[in-house]
Amino acid sequence: MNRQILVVEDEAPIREMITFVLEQNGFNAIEAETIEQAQAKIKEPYPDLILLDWMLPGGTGVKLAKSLKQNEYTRSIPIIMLTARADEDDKVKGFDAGIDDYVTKPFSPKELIARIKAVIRRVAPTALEEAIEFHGIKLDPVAHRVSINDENLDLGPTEFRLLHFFLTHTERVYSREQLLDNVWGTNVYVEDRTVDVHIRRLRKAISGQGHEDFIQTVRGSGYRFSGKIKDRV
Amino acid sequence: MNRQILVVEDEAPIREMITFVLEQNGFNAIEAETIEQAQAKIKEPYPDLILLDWMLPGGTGVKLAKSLKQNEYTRSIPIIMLTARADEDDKVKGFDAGIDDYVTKPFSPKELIARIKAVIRRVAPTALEEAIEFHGIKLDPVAHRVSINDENLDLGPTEFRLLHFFLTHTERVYSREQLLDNVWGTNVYVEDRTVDVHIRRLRKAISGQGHEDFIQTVRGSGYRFSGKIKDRV
DNA sequence: TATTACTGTCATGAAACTGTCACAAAAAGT
DNA sequence: ACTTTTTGTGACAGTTTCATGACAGTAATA
Repeated sequence: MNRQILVVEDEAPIREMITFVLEQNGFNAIEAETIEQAQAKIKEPYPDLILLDWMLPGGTGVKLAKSLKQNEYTRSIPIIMLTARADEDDKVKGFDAGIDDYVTKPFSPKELIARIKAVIRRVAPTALEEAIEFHGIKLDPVAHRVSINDENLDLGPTEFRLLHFFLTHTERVYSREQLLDNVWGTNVYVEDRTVDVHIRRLRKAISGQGHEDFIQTVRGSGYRFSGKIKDRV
Repeated sequence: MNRQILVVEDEAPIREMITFVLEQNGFNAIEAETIEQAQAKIKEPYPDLILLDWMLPGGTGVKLAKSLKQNEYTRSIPIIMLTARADEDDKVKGFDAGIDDYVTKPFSPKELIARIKAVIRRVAPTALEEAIEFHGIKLDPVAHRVSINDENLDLGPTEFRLLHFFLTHTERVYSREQLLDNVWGTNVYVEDRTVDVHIRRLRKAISGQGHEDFIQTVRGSGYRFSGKIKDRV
């Protein structure tokens, strides 16, 4: 699952260039021209990082940064500010808003990629590198290994990613589409119902002894991964 | 409640193909060949989304997009542009006019549908995500869970929406029609009395031990969700 | 190249959910 | 007390949604 990076930049050539560089380096770029567009595109598949231009029509990037940092769900998304001036004041303003790093235009692709990787490494080791444990289920992203009650089990790639996603997003219903976006990738065209099949495969794999079904079907809405006992009737 | 999609495309074969694909996927297609036709057909039942061809007789699609975005009532209708060229200039012009997304011809049906769904998902905000508590009733829209006095209970989709509506609109009488509008959706043809049945189902579900009947019947007017002891009339 | 693993899609049957009805019960009106 | 209007309820059939097994195409591996 490639990292999603949201590029907020109003000047088309620069935006295109950045997107190109990102995709050459294995990232997944989402483009936004304005603050409004950015806000719209942030939802659903939350990006792993945001590249935010300093000067934007309709308000400075700092504005957007601040509002993101105030939202529980977007607060943890790292932000790298793109600025044309290495102005000291701007930096201060940016850091107030919780900016994670700066890249001053013009910049080399190498520099950009290096900064991005540095920030991701710094910010998201927990999110993507660290082993997760949940009610006896252990998942180690590095070793790519899963166990339930210390009993190893092997999953196919998709089931692994699906479980990983669920383990990091428990107690919340996700529609089939949201799961597709998050587990399969944003612009993959796959049938909704395919999710069902993979849910089934995952269920089968983790349905060892008596323990509850962690994956709960919420009819008409999607699926939920939960440690709580299934709703009583 | 099918989505209405207006297809503005002058070439009949393409238009018909699109319509076909849309209807296969549960959308409701309205066809228009020219900008004038489109403008005429937009009124009344405002479409939920517009598929707009780039090259149209009598002006480019951007023209139409711009005029739509200037009208208070049509401004919020998302637009997906169909373009034969992945031309940079076109894209920029389109975004100026507030285009929500692009699909470059030729496109696969899957891609088209995926884009449409993505845009609709992005535009239609996912209600309030905040959990509600009212006299021991907890409803969590995110987890899609309901509990009374910490005891989980299972509701069907309609009962869930109905309860959600009531919890966000307590102490106030709603007619059956108002409930239909708010819970079922605006242009749904359903008998008034159907509300009664769902009220009954919801009552049954939340009628645990002794606690009052939260849903009160107001004879001749409708229903009220209230935490107060039922008024003697 | 042969074999194996993995994916996405489909067909099918089961289960859940919905909207309506018909009739009972309750309230309001005469 | 009797009639009329409105609401409560149980039943039911049609529809929608979901679980599941099968299958064929593709990618990975030996």
